[in-house]
Amino acid sequence: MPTSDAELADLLRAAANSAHQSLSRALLAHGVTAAEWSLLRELRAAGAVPQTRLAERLGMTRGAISKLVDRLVAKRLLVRGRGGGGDRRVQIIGLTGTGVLLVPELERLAVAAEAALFAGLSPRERSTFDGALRRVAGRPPEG
Amino acid sequence: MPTSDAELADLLRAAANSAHQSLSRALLAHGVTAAEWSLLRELRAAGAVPQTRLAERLGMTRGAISKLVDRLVAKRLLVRGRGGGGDRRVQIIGLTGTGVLLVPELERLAVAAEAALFAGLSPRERSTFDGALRRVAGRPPEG
DNA sequence: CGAGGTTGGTTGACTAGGAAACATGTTTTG
DNA sequence: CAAAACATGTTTCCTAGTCAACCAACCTCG
Repeated sequence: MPTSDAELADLLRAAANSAHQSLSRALLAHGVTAAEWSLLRELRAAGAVPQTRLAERLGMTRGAISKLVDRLVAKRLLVRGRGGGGDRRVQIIGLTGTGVLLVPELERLAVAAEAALFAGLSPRERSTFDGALRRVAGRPPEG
Repeated sequence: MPTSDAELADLLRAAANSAHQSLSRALLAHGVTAAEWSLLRELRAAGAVPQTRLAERLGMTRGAISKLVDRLVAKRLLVRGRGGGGDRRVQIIGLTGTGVLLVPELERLAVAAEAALFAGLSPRERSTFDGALRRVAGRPPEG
């Protein structure tokens, strides 16, 4: 029995940590944190989105997103604006010009960092790994 | 391509989060957090250990361990004591009577919680998953 | 021996995030 | 339509980490 059940949570944390650090290092030169990058990526993939949607997608609370957006606005990568939907509660956020320019560069760095991280895994392992993560994370395989 | 490389770090975080929450809920009734449980388990597995060793094993800084130990001492589950090795810097920490009684109960809860979490995976998947996690975490397969 | 580096642990300043209360706007319903 | 329920986002307080400076004890080797 190489690993007892009781250790897997720790192992998961360690792996997540490792990935996080690797990503952070890669993004450091551009002054963007891993969490900020996650939000930027999600934003680009989804276009204009209310913050509540981002909170769900990123697995954070609305409060955390609010602060994260604050930071990105302070860094001039995001702007808040009125939602086009007429609902005046929603704060649609969008990339600034700088943001639009920066995201692809960050994408490049992030992909490289993570490819390196997962390089030791065969495609088959990768697939199993991915599926297992999704199940544990309680996320639908697609969506 | 179901998942781009760039999303795996987030997925890992989500999975770790999910495991953490599940574990936290299970331990809640005993007033012990997931981090505290990790330390207690490590401690029981290893006997008397200097805190630096624990920090390495748990992937935290010494500072974090110091505070974690503070909390467990405050909860009367741990005591600090002089190391038997004659090195008067090391603070060997040990379980109190209460701690010794509590740990097996926590073990039971933790194992149950994590078994539930990983229930959807076949033994084969589990094995691959475990191996992949170790690699990503940068931990030796046996250690 | 003793000066300088090293290791174990603690502390303080700081940070990111969660929980919950809140303000504001929207929807539902009586 | 008014009131109650609900949703969005912000803010406050709290927790649990990191980082870096620090103290104390140990070790090395001139």
